[in-house]
Amino acid sequence: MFDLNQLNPQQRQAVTHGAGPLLLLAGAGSGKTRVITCRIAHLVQQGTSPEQILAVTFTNKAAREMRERVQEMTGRNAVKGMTISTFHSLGVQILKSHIDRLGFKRNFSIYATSDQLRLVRELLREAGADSSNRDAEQMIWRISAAKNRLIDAGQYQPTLRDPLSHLVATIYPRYQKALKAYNAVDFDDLLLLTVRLLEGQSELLAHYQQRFVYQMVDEYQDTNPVQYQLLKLLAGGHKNLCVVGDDDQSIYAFRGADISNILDFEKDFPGTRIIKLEQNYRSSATILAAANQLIANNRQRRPKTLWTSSPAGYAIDYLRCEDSEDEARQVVELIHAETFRHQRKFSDFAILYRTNTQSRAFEEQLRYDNIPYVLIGGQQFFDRKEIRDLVAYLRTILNPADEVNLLRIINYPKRGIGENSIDQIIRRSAEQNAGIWQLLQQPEQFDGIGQKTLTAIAEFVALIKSYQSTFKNPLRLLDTLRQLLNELKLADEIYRQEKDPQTAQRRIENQNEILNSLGAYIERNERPSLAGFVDAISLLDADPAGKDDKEKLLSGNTVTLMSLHSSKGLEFPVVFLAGMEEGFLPHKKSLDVTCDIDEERRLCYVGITRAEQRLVLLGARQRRKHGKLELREPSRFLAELPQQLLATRQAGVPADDGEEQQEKSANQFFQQMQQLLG
DNA sequence: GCGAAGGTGTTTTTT
DNA sequence: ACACCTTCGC
Repeated sequence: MFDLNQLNPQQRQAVTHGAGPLLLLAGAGSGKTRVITCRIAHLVQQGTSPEQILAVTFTNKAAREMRERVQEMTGRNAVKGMTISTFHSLGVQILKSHIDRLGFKRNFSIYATSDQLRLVRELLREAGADSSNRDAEQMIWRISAAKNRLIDAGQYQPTLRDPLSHLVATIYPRYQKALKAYNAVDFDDLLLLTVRLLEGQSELLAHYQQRFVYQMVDEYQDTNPVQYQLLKLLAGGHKNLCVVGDDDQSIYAFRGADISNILDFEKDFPGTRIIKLEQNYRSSATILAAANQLIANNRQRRPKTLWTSSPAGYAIDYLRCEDSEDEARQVVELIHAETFRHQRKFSDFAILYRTNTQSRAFEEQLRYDNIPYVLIGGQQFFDRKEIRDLVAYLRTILNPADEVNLLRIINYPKRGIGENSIDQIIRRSAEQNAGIWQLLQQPEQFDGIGQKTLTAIAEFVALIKSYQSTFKNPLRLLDTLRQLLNELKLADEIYRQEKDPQTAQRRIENQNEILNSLGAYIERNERPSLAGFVDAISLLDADPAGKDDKEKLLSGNTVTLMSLHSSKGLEFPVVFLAGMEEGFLPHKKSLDVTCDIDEERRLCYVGITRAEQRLVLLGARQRRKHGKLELREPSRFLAELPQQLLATRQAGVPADDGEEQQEKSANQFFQQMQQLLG
């Protein structure tokens, strides 16, 4: 099991706290994951049945890790019964069993951003509005924000002085109507619909309230109103809600996270016990002092002071670099030096940045120096076009009412159903108020469509129907998917489209990787099904690792590149925090629009507190933007750090300028020579 | 119905 | 600088 004596007094109090609401204010590196997992193990040890335990996290990775760590303490069987999942997969789980009460069918599709984008652009076109990608993105963003704040399509109120909100008021209800017609929900619906379902079905709510006797929430500072409402509903029975968080690490206001959820917790749950975890076990005293002094500049916060018994360690480096390439070069040089001097592994290093696009320069330099790395975030595996195309087939097979995905593949690969025909089908569908899939079954009723196209439509319908039946056999899932890949000849299509044979090869390998992904899913699940697989990958947040990446992961020895947001909850011996410039950190958008400098400071705080032994801050003097050089100012946060702990250096002059300089001096030399001779 | 050329905007963070 | 989308021409 585990030893209570290995915990400090506050940790022990938290672990052994029994019934009643508990707020755990856990500073960075204070062992909060350990406390949650130990608390779960302790509850089981005290006789709580695993089925009665609910633990909610924000990312799949966090859920997976929690599950693993609890399993180490309680054994496999106990963990199996527990509900340890993300908010979103909890929503899926509840909706999969009960969504029919909201008028959806249980085989609903889950729309990711690209599906939403297709749908909203279509709706904008129909509404006669600008259907550019940018406006569609704005719409999705606004609808998402509304859903996060528990505002349904019918309740949405446009604001007078906000022109875009009027368009939202038109599109949002139509969007919702379309989703329902397609038997689809988006990410935010997974939470909002779950809340509405439980609110409307008291006996269902009572069932879940009785079932989950103890509820635990990690990263509580990041909950938004829907998530909070869901928690209030689920915990409303036993009120044994234990939330763990750190207001100083609240960095998701942009997706509706409400910091007052943690600041005002005891108002909603009277009698809350508050325990602070302030001892940091992660960072050197120097790094911690810098973090403390930085975050002290924030106004609204629960006062706390992290302390450590660790020695001071290294000074914090600040390297003022010339440009992006120089910044990358400095990082790689330091990685070389550190691996050599201190026998560090590549996995000891993390490179953190504010925006995903900053990764490019580092990737190039690391590749040039043959240093293995993994890139977290950015373009996700399941967001890549070739993957989405294949998944669109699976979604259509499962739920042909899902017209976004149906239309995506109806002529991909090209089978002779052209735009004109598709337009006509869509028009007919609107006129007769009938689903497209339904219309496709009787193609003879289309008068304006040629015989060739009609045959193609019939073949397409037959294809989908045939796979609908073969995919029903759970024992032949892999074979059937392999057969589908072969039959579609998607590889040929990719070769035709892609000019560069190497990228074509990569994309095909990506597509084949789905087979491995399905294989892994089948191994993990007792009752595998195509629907289960598609749901699982719809919720995935991480790249399942391509072929190259897999070898790296096996060796486990790679440098990690990721955004500051993705870095929360992780730790590394050496952290490079790149782009310490005005405009990046704090980000330009936060200055122009939201004016929330505090959140940017928290983001910086999160970055600093990832470091165990050595922290290197970097910034560039100039950067290329849209192809043009732009001068950059050092981040204001640098001035908020204790200067005596900071070792500032000008990094080397880049090779370009060096050559220019050399050329100039050479020219001068030759001119002088000529004067002398002349 | 399909490919080529030009024009546009692109870069905040995520489930 | 580049990728993506739209438009145009066949």
